[in-house]
Order: sequence, then C-alpha cells, then structure tokens
Amino acid sequence: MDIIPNNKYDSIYADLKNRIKQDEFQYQDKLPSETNLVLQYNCSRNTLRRAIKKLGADGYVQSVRGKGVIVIYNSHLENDLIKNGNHSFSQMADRNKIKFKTTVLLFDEIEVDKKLSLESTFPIGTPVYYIKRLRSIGSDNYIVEENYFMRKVVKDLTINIAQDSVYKYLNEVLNEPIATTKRILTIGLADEQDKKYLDLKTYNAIPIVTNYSFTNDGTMFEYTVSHHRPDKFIFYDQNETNPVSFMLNN
Amino acid sequence: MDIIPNNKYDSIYADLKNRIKQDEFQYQDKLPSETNLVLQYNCSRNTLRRAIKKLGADGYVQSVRGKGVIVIYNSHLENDLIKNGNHSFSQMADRNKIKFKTTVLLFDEIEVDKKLSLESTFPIGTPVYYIKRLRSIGSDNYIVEENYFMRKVVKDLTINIAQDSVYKYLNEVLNEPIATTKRILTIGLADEQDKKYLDLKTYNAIPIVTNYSFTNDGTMFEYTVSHHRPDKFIFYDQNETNPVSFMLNN
DNA sequence: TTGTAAAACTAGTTTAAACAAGTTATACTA
DNA sequence: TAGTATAACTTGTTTAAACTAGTTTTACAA
Repeated sequence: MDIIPNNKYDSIYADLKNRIKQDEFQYQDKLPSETNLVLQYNCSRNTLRRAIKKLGADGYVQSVRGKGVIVIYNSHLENDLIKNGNHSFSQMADRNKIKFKTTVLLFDEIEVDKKLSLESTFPIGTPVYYIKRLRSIGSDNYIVEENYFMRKVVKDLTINIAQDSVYKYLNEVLNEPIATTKRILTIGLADEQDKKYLDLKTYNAIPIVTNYSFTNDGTMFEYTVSHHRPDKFIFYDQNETNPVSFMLNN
Repeated sequence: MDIIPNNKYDSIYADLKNRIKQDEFQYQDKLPSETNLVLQYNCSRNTLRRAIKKLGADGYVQSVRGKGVIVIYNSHLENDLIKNGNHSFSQMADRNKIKFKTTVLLFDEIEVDKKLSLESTFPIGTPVYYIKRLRSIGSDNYIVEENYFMRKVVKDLTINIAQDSVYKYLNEVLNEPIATTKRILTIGLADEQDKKYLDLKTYNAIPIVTNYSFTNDGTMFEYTVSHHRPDKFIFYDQNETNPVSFMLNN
C-alpha cells in the first residue's frame, strides 16, 4: 500500500503522514512552521515545501498563507470509507494494491478493427491481446473486465501471466513501468455477462470504468473496460481548488 | 472554464496547454527541452518545471528522465468525453463551471443530530442550513442534492442565494474561498425522490456523490449528498503513478 | 562495418537566497 | 482603555547553481 521513498522529500512526506495518522498532529491542528520543520528534518525549505505540497495534494493538509499548514485528515472519515465499501475504488483501480484472485475467461490475439479503434483510440490494425478476466476476493466476484494490451509493448503474454499480474510482468520482466492512467467512470445497464458473474442483488445498473494506460515513454499500451459490482463500489477523490483562481464563466 | 493566472508559472502552464490543444505539440510529440523553453519564456528552470509538473498532473504530458517531455493529450479521447456525456463529472462536480438552473425544494435551519453527525462528521448540535436543491439544464434535471452548510461560516444564507450560487456568495461576499473538497462516489438504489425528479429511464440505480468541503483555513463547512441522473453521468480521473515507487504488498 | 567509450544531451534532486504577501502579536499613542 | 501602526511572524513566488542519473549522439578503435 505504501511506497519506498528514495528521495529526501518522499521520506519527509512519509514521516509527516505517519505523524498525522498517529495523531501527533490532529484534525484542525497546525503543523509546526516551515522554519521549525526545516530544522527537524535538516533539509532546505524547498525540499520541505515539496513534501508538504504532496501532503496537500493527498488531502492531508491545507496551507494558508500567513497562517500556517492545517491538518484536514480525519481518521473518522477515513474509517467510514473502509467500513462502507470494504475496499475503496482507488485501491480497486490500482490493481497492484489488492490481491484479487483472477480467473481468465478468454485469451486471444486480435487486430484492432474500426469499431474498437474508435473507443480505444488504438489505430486500426494494431495487434493486441484480447483478454476477459474475472476478479474476485474469496468467493465474491468484484469485477468483470476486458483488456486490450498492445502486443508491441506487452510482449509474449501468456494465460499464466494474465492469471497472475500483467503489471508485475511489465515492471519486473519487461522493465516497462506504467506511468499514467486516464480513467472514465460511467453508469451502464447490466448485461447478461454481468448478471452471470456479479452478485447484482436488485441493481440493474453498474459502474463501468474505462482505462487508458501509458508506459513510461508515452505510448498508450492498454485499453480496459471494467464492470464492477455496484453495492461494494467506492470511489474516493480529493481536490484542491486553486485559491488564486477565479472562473471566467461562473 | 479556465483560470486567470497571476503567477509566472501559471501563465506558462496556460500557454503550453494552449499550444498543446492547438496542435502545435501533438499527441506523442516531445516538448522542446527545458533549456529551450526557459529561453522561450524567459524564466528560471524551476519556474518552468513547475508549469510542466502541473501539465503532468493534469494528464497533458509525461516526463521521462534522459529523454524529454512527451505529450499524451489526445483530442480524440477528450472529444469523445464530451460527446458521450455532454458534461463531464469533473465539470459537474465543480458547480461554478456549469450554469445549472437551480430550484430550491427545501430551505431550513437545523442543528446536527446524532445520525447526521455520524455521516457528516459535523459535531452534534452544530447549527447548519439544510437545503434540498434540484439542478437542471434546460428542461432536463441532472442532480437532486441535499446540502448542509455550517451557519458559522456561511452566514445569513437566503433562499435567493441558494437559488443562485452559494459558492459565489462565499467567495465574493463573505470572502471565504473554498480550498479543498473530498468526494466519495458510490452507487445506490434510486429512491422515491430520485424517481420523481430525475429521468431514470430503465435504471434503478444511480451514482451518489458525497461531498466534504473545506474553507481556506481548514474548517469543514459543507456536507452534501448529490443524486445524479445515471445515463448522463461521467467522471474523469487522471493518475500519475510514481515511477520510482514500488508497492510493498503487491 | 561493427562495437564501445566518451561527450553532449535530456530531466530529477537539493540547497540557498531574496523578495512578496498575507496574519498575528507587540507596543505605542490618543 | 481602545485603536492603530509596526514589527515579527507565517506561507508563496522566483531566480540561481551544483550535482545526479538517465538517454542519445559522436567519434574512435578493432
């Protein structure tokens, strides 16, 4: 769930995050001033500010010019999140973070046709792996998904790898880490496949997540559409409004 | 939709974004090198890098050490977004950005009870405005929402203000800009109110967005639950994976 | 011609310093 | 005592420079 910092600013970020989570700095408290923290961490003001900026982007703190940095992390809210959904979508979406059991329903090599090209933005004729997979934890199915992986990038994919983790394979074997993911979430009516595999209860509509993933060097190598079980689905989002900005067309 | 930059880095960010959108730098192209751009914009390397970092966070470019900065903005994809949903959720969520017609269904002053306190994280007894509003564009209803505004922050709220924009009132009259919003998205079964106001077609489930908003100085002043019309709902998300990080529990 | 080492690129990290622009505390004045 | 100007905080912006760590090009040697 967490990262191994190999920079000064990342380790300061991680440490401050811990201190917040362990209630040393509580909800609505002010962090020590920059000058003070610079002494604590024996670093430059820039490096410290970089750590704080990241904490802000992740919704832990909020900086106010002239006043200080206020903690807005609320364990109360965070706990509710876990209680409500078992697994947050931000975790769901990051497939490395949760150990899903994966069942491969279909494994094929195809070329992108006109219809698929339009929705995936892959050029027509691109050789891709076409995979259908079921993601589950224990006996509960959570996601049915269709993946299209560019064969030029994801070389020599096998059913075994698809059953384990394609991302792990990319990272560790092909040394081609994923760098950016663009995600679109919509609500769609459940189809026959969804009804077959997911426990829909009385729901007739489900969240559909469309994924476009890029490698390190900017090539989009994956297009994926995931159908999620609706009752356990949670998406968490955190947004910093630019305080100096105003909307032109309010 | 856009912001008025009053910083150097924001104006560089805005300019580069425009140049990307106007196809001067196309999908998969490399931006000019930092050294080059520093000359173009007559700024320091730090300031330029700050602009590029923001472009990266917004999904326009991706930096690769040793190589350069690659454009991953695809007008194709972006256009599809608009075509599919009319209005993206990121716009929807930012209520200042789209001109919804707002109908106030209920306007009341209450104190937070135990039940509301648990879901909102407002302390029991907090005086709040309790408002129900319908958001529509033309004759189409998009959102039914319940707002709870802290009366200590949002002073002297009236039905007229609620019918216009509470955020505008906060910003321009009370000079209390909103700084951070935490958002949780779940799928719920439509209730009687949803059926009454929203055009659900055959859907029996809808996206529900729960909002926690903070002022400049870290006080959570708003708790809002919005029920959205499912067929027009789109959420767009952009995620940069830390390339130097690895998951501990893969 | 091919392979390899070096040089010339690219972006990433860290420090330092000066100044701007807010907020709070202090001290002085009426 | 009350009000106000000032000094002493706070974070925000910008520039500069040195170094690190990747990638690509160049040039030389086999």
